[in-house]
Amino acid sequence: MQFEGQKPSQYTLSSVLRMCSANALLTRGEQIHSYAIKTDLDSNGFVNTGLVDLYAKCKRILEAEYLFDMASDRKNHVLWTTMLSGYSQNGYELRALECFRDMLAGGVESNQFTFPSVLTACAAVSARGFGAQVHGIIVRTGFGANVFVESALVDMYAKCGDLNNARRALETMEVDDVVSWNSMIVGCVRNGFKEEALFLFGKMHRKDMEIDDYTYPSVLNSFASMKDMKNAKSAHSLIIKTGSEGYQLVSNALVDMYAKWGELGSAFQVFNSMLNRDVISWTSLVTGYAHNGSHEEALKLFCKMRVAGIEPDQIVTASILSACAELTVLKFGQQIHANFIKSGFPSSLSVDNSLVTMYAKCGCIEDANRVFNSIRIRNVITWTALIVGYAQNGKGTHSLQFYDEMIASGIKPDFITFIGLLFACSHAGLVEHGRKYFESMDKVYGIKPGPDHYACMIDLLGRSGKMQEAKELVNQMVVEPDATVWKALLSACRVHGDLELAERAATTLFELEPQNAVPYVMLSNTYSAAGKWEDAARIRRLMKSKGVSKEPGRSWIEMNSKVHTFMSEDRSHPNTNEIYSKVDEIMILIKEAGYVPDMNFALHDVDEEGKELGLAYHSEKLAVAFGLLFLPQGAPVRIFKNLRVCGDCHSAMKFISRVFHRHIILRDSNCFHHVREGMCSCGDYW
DNA sequence: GTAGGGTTAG
Repeated sequence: MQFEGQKPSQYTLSSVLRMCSANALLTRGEQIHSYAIKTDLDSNGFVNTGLVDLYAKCKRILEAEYLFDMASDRKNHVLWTTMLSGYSQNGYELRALECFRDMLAGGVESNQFTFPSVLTACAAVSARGFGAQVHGIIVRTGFGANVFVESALVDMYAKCGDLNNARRALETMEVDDVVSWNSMIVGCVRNGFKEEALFLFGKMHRKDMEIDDYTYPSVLNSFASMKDMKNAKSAHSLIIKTGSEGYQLVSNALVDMYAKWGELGSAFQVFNSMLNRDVISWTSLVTGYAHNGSHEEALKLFCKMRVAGIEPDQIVTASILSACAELTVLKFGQQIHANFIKSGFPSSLSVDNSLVTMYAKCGCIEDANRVFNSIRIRNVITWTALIVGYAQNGKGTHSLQFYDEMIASGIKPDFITFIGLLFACSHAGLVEHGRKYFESMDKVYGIKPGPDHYACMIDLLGRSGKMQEAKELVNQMVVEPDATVWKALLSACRVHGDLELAERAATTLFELEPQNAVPYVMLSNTYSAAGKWEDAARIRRLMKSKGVSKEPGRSWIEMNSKVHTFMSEDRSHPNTNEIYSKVDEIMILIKEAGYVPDMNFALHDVDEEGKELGLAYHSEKLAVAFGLLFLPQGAPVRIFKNLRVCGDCHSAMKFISRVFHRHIILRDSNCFHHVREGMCSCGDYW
């Protein structure tokens, strides 16, 4: 920086610094700083304040703090305010509050610039009490009529969830200030009062107030969850009319809204029309797919995002990991994990929580545990992810231990924690524990059990043969039993052969989910197991006449990033001959070890030999043969199945694990089966 | 010389 010939004054320096601050020109500012030191102007109040502001605006809070601490004039309220704002704007909200406290203690006066900054800090950390005290000081010192101060008050109260005081602050304002109204709208949205948010938006419109580019994102956010299509579309046309579509945040919110509605076409239309697409624009689409159950599409889009050169942030990483968990694509999940570490983004609890879930859902419970242990500050979601993960992997007793640890660490369980916990009890057969936890839900934590909790309890009771109690529980339900509950009951009947109740549960399910083949198949299998072939056949015919078709059973196995899929008696794989020979070899060996084919799971319209062969070529058996043939010696065989594993295959897997000394991990539609040395983690109930 | 509001996940 050159000041040709003439020595600049303190005023010149501070105005140049101002320019640097406004544009975050750090290098330029640093040059001015050294120049100020050389000319002894750095201790001047104006220059010093300018430098503190410069470093704060360039996110160099340590430098700003150093200069602030070194300042000789400890009563300069502009300097204090600059420091306070610096803290507040850089995410050091608590330091900002301390700074304000120090100002008060040191007798430094506040002005109309100080209050908005300290209130913003209060809003960010939901410090309502502190904010209310500041409010009191504002009233006493007579700064209450400044529009910046007023809007900051509205925002503070709104963000702290005190909507009454926010409304009061807004109503006492003399002018209709768009910033204050926007704050009020955001406050309503964040506190779940979406209708009020939209009402306020309508009122702004009717009052012919200025509606700016800050207004739309929150309003669109409300529309996203309210699905008020008519008004949303008119807001969209208003956006187009006012040219606000060009603003990144507005367009992002539009993409998000359409994506949340499942209208991916409209979402893409807005997305494609955008000049710049940032990580949020992509995230909205990715989560749009994920919300609508298209996890594979979400993954594809995520890849496209990477190709487009967008670095994933914590939020999109967390959501793509959830998609990986849903799809149980371990390799992909691991890549995301690795790339995220490489990206240098600081980790976030959301990412870590998603990692715990992803690893657990992919059957890698040790990895889930490793991530869990690396998390220093855990929340209820972290613990719940681990509890559910262990339960899904057949380690229910561990889940219970983790629950105790969670309680001991002072974290309260929520609705979902109890689903995981009861699921754990049911899969570990811990009836007494289950009853105790179920009771404690409402009694201790005031959480009313929902259908999912009842379903777990019915599962638990049914599993341990307490059918009577299970039936009573259904009758006691305060909430209407849903399909999950009836499915739990039906599957208990299948194990215990309660034909009458099975028929009732299935019939209810036929009505609730007319296109679902599962209850038909389960009821038919229940009859078969009881030797009632005629009834079994009747149900199959009924299913056929209703046009309901069973999703064909498929098993797949991943090897070298390629997925090998098998159907029952499938001969399409290039290595078919080898695979079928291997199956035959397996059958001979496990029969020697005591395996007996369970004909209940065979087709009924073939002879005995045909039945046995049909069983032998079930998709999961083809997959395991493929795994034994082509996976490295000793490597665990990971098999996935779209439906529940059949009883015969389950039994065969146990024998195979013992005869071949292999860890077989079979993920079916219900849970993981870790099969080792003849034992399965599910305890033969699934 | 210093000040207020917005979109993405779980």
